[in-house]
Amino acid sequence: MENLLAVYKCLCDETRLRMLNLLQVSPLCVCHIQHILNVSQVNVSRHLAYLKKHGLVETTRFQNWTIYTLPESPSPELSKNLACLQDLVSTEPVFRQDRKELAKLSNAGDLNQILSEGGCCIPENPNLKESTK
Amino acid sequence: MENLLAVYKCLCDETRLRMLNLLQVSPLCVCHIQHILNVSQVNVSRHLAYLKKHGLVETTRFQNWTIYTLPESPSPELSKNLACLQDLVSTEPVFRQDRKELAKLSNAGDLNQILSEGGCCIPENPNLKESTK
DNA sequence: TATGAATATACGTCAATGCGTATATTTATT
DNA sequence: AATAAATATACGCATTGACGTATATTCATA
Repeated sequence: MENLLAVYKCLCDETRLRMLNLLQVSPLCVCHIQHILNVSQVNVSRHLAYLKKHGLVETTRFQNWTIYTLPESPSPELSKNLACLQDLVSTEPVFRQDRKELAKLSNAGDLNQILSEGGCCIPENPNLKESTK
Repeated sequence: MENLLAVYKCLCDETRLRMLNLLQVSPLCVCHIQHILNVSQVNVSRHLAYLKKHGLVETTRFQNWTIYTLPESPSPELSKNLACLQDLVSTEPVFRQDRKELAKLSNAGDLNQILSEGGCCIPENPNLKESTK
């Protein structure tokens, strides 16, 4: 029950929902999410920490970046609710819009590949300008 | 989005989850729920009011009793999450136990029928003693 | 109309949460 | 070692929510 409640507590904030919606598409670093959601760095970081604290996301470090992913082995409570959330993507314009924004970034090259090359794909990020030139 | 968030906010409290679990089986009056959940009358009433305020339950009056039901036309956000919750019943001992308790009450006669006869089926309730004798 | 049963609301308190501002931490590069 | 980028944490404040106690409301019946 505690785990189920923790999942719902994570899901009852718009920023966190939008984050999970994006992470269902791809692993992402903080700056990706910050760019797409257009939310302050502190808030992105704090909400991701909240999700991590309750087991809804996992992290790996890669150079300067912290890569957030959905858990490899999610609990039944989580996986069913993620599936439910996935079902609702089409009914929420915000979710669809965020995924479109993410797709734009992806169009500049596969995210994981970009990351593995040491550059973040956020346009405003100096790393991109360098790595793509 | 607001509606979806409201649903999740309703779902992130154990008492409310247990209430919805019961209402998925049958419409119930406050005293049924109070008896099964073993929670104070104020809390039951307050949580039901919270659920109603956010559109997760509806009420009808019958004599002295307020009958709570799931909405006749739930939103997609709600119906999908209720289905998700239904999927999780088997994984949560509390939910199963509560349904067992509800079944015990039902064994004394169909709830709706009892209600239509003007008696509440809660054993401690004087109305039952009168109506079953 | 007075009483009791069933339910709802008001008030006060405490904990949890969201967010802005500032600062700390970690890693890579010069 | 110093600096900058990427991310995380600390602090203060306002809001929300959970709950206990007390009280109000609604309805049926004596």
